Amino acid sequence: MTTSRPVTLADVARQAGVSLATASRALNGSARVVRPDLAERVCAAAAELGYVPDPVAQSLARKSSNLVGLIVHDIADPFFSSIAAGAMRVADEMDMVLTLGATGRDPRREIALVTTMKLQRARALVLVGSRLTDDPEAEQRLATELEAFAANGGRVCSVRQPGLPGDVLQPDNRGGARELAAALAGLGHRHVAVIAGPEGVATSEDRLAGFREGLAAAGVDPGSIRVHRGRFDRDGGYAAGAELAADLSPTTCVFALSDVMAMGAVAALRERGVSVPDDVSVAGFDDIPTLRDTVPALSTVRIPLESIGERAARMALENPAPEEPRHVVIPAEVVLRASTAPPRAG
Amino acid sequence: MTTSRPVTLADVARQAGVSLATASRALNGSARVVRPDLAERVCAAAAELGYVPDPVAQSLARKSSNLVGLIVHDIADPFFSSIAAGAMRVADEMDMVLTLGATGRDPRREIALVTTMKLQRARALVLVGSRLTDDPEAEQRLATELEAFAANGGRVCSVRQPGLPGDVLQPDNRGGARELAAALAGLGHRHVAVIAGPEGVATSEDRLAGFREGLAAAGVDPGSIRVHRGRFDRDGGYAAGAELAADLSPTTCVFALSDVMAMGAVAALRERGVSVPDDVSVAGFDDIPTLRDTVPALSTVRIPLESIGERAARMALENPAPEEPRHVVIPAEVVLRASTAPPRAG
DNA sequence: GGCACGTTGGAAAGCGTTTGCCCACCACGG
DNA sequence: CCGTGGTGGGCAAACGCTTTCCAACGTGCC
Repeated sequence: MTTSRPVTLADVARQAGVSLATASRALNGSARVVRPDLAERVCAAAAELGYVPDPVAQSLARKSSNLVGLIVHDIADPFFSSIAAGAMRVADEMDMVLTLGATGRDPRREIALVTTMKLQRARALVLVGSRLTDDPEAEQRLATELEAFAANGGRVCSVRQPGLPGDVLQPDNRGGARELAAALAGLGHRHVAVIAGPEGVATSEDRLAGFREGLAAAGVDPGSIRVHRGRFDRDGGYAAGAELAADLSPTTCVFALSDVMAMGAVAALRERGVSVPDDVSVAGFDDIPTLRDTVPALSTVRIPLESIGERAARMALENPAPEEPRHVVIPAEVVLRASTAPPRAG
Repeated sequence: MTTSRPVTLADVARQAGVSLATASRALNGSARVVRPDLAERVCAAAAELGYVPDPVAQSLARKSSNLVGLIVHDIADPFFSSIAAGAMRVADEMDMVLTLGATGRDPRREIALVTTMKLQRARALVLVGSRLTDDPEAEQRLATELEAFAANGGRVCSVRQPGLPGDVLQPDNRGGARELAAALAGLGHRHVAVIAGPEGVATSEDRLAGFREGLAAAGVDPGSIRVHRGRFDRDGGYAAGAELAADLSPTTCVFALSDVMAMGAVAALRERGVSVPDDVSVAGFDDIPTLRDTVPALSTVRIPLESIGERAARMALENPAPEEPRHVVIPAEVVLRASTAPPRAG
């Protein structure tokens, strides 16, 4: 067998005895209708020859590819990889190819990735991850770039705080943190420490604000809240946990603003002989899957990560596009597990 | 400002007063040399106009895109997402766009994904994840599809057992398991249970075989090894752990063939009142990052996941392609932590 | 029966690159 | 002075599709 050149649409058209235009219209949806008998002939020919359309050529001609871009901060972080799994599923259910970009939390890389996807003529973009409240300029540039993306026919759905063009899926960070605060106060905690991300990370700020509100509502003096800041990842949590362990009293409860931070914090506390929840309670936020199985199981605020990924992808890919950008808030649910307990008497 | 059509190569050529061909040769590497002064003019024009080449058009003309495909079983699994993070880094260091495919452990989806990436004219493919020893036919079809991919100029690097076209990066599953067995036997364990994946999952089989070898070498009766099989994920581990808990004696040590399985197993054991490592030791395999922080910290066999992702991507993207496909074995290293201890006296 | 109109097929012009081929030009050797 | 070979620019043909535009062919209406 000679190395066979791949079958092109021209081959199909010839075989079916019709023009290229007709073959194209018959095989790939088009506004134009072709007579049923012709359409039939074309399909038969395509099947017989084993024709498969060339996505690259289609992208060029249509000015739109079957790529959907997913942009996250760090794919190794379970928060993002869970969302990615959901988006993945939808993407290939819709026969789209998902591309992955990691920003490493650098706003400039984020913008660069959007540009790349614009050049690739991606059909849609799912943007996941907190913005920086203290870098409005970068946020503005990102918005501009997304506008450009949208102007080329791309759709956008971001999983983050509102403010960007396109649909927004926003976990209820503030509300969730508020409720968690209520729950912790309900357990009797009055001296709470918070392990937060760097100043300016919006997700972290929202959760912190909600938490403060909740505590205040429960009658806890907001001035008593100790806030430790660090990188918004496991190592940041670890560092903060170490600080805390060195000087714990009178803290009875630690709220880490994300599960991965909580994980690091717990590790640091434990290494220093502080027992959770006996000496101090710890709660996190996100409910990443792995922390359900740890000891003690982590109390947290549950966000349905995979389902967020799915919804985001679906919103971005859905046809037809809605006239108005949508803004949906994803409720967050407090789940208390073993890592929190009432403060030790005394 | 009128909505400006993007700048094309033709614009640049006109501005520089040269032909399309010359502009193309000057801007994008080509075998042909262009006179320095012309090249200079072209670059100046490009810079002035803000020209950016259209990757889709380039893909069509060159028959090769700047996509690199990463195919994994499940991106939410830390094993795969860690590898993905490494591959990601290399991809965008090389200005490639990484696409992500998830097979859900279905060999047919795996093949379909390869086909998709072939149609996309991906430059390279990184395939991660165990093959099925009991489905040689699917393996053959996959190999065929990869040949086709390679025939179109694509490069392949697989992180799995050898047997596929292209480079192979193979964690030393067998050797690692063997050494782990030695270490566990060294602790004094004589009655061991193994939590394995489904029959036919090559990674699982390799580790099991290595483990048996190691135990045999240490003088443990291979007949005494109890093997529980289940899905090769957290839930499979949990189910097996539950079975084990119901009927533990005389087992003093459990080896789960992956960390995520170990995680499930530990959870199940604990829920049933079996304490690790007091009642039974548990070890895993892979050393996924999250399990270093758990209590007890999991003894395991360390595989450098991110670095494997990096190396795989680099091998697949490296220029020029080696004449011979490469086969490199990644050493695995036993790391004993708190989840393993000598068996209880008596 | 003529005319306007709605349908539908086909020719061809894109889409934005790369590249095969021809040719002009120059340097050099005979 | 002419032939020869090497260098490098430009034309135009790919690459494989979509879509515009035109023409042909009914149909229905007056």
